[in-house]
Amino acid sequence: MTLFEKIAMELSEQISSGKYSVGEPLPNESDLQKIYEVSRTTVRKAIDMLVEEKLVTRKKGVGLFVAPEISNQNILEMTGVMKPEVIQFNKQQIKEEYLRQAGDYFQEALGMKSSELVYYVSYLQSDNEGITKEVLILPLNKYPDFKVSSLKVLSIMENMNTGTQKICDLDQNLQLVKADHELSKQLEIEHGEPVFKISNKYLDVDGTPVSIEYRYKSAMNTKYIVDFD
Amino acid sequence: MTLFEKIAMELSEQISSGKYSVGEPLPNESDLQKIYEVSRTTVRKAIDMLVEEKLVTRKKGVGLFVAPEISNQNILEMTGVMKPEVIQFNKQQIKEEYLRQAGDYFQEALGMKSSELVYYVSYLQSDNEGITKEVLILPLNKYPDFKVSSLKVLSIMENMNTGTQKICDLDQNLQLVKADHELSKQLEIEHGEPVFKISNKYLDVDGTPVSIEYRYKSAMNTKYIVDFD
DNA sequence: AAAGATTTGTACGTATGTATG
DNA sequence: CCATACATACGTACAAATCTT
Repeated sequence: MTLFEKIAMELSEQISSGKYSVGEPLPNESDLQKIYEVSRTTVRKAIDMLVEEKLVTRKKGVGLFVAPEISNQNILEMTGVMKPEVIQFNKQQIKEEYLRQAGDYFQEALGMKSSELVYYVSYLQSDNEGITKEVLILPLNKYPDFKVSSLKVLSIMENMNTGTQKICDLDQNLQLVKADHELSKQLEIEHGEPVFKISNKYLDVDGTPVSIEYRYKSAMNTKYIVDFD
Repeated sequence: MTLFEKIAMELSEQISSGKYSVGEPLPNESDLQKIYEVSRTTVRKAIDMLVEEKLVTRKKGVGLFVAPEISNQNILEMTGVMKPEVIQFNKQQIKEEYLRQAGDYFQEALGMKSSELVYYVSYLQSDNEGITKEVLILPLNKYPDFKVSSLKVLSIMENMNTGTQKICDLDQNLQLVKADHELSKQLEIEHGEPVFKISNKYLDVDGTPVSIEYRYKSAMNTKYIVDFD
C-alpha cells in the first residue's frame, strides 16, 4: 500500500468515526502535511482519493470539508434547477371608474362623436420601482361587453383585447410633465416633480384608434447616464 | 476556462446583447460579487479583462460603465452571427438586422435558453416629431415564420401578432438617458442630449414574455406642461 | 461646509489547482 | 514521493475619489 493510500484510509476512518463531522472543515493541506510529515503532493493524492469517493469536497481558496450528504439542495444544484424566484405581485388600486361623454378631446383622438360614451378607468399600481398611475379610455361602441369589475382581475391589454377590433398597432407618445396636486399625491412625490407621461394609442388594422391608455410615472427614479468626458 | 474568464465572457455577452447599453452603468463590484457569488478579487479580474478589451470603463468612487466606443461591428463580432443589411424604404431605415444567440440577458428576459436564437432588428423612423430608433427582439422559436423582408410593409406590432402566441399584456419601462455617440448620430441630436428610452415587453396570456421592443426618442422635442399654480 | 456612505484602487495573507524537475 | 513555482480564488484591510445628507 502506498503512502497516500494509507493516509487516505486513516482520514476516511476518522471521518466515519465522527472526528470530523459532516460539513465541517478538515485540516488544510498544509496542516495535513505537518500532521503526517509528508509532502503536499502526497497529501493531495490522498485527498484526491477521498474526493473521488465523495467523502471530501474542496473549496478553492477556502479549504477542505467533509462532504455533506445528498440533500434536496444538492440535487437542485446538480440538476441545475433554479431556486424559485420571488414573485412580486403588483398592488393595484382602482381610483376612478366611470362612463362619460367623449368630449372634444377624445372625439378627435378616438374618431367618435363627442356625445358618445367612453369608459374612463384610472388606477394606481405600485411595484418595486414606485407607483404608476394608469388611465384607460375605452369607447363604449368598441367594447360593448366591457365590465369594470373585470378590470380587477385582468390586465389593461387583456381588457383591450376583449373589444371588437383587433389591435394591430401602437401609436406611442411621450411627455415630461410636472406633477399637479392630484398626481403628486397619488404617486407620493413632491408637487412639481417631473413625471413621465406616456400615451399609448392602440389602433386596429385600418389605423382606426381603438383605445387610449395613459401612464404617469415619476421621472426621478430613472437612472441618468454619467458623462465620459 | 477559469472562473473570472467565464464571468468576463458572460458580462461581455450581456453588454453586447444590450442588457447594459452603451454609456450605462454596470452593477458595481459588490453587486457583481453577489450576482456571481465570487470574491471581489475574482470580479475585479473579470472586469480587468473587459477593461483591457475596452468594453468597460471604471470610475473611481462612482462605478463601472459600458465603454462608449462600442460599434455595431463590435457587437457583430462578439455575437458573431450575421452581417447587417441596410434596407431603405419610405421614412424607415433598417440599421441592423441579424440573428444572434439570446445570451444571458434575453435568456432571462424572454425565458429561453441563452443558446437559442433571436432576431435582432433595429431601425430608424422619422415623422413630424423627429426620429425614433426602434429595436425589436423576436425569439425565433416564437416566430418561426418571421421574415425580415416583411418588416417593410408591416408595423412592429403587426409583426408581433404573426407569432404563435397572442399578445395580452405589456410590461412597460422608462428611462431618461443621455445620447451616446451612435444614438446622437442616428437621432440627429447633440451628443449627451436627453433621450427617452422605453422598453416594451410583450407578454402572452400566461405572462410569458413573447418579444421585446426598445424605443429611443429625443426628449427635447417634448412639450412641457406649464405649472398649475 | 462637514460628516458619512458608497465605490473603486491597492495590498497582503491564505488556500487550493496545476505543472515540472 | 519530494520540492518548488506559479496561477487561481477567497477574504480582509485600508486608501482615494465621489456622492449623499
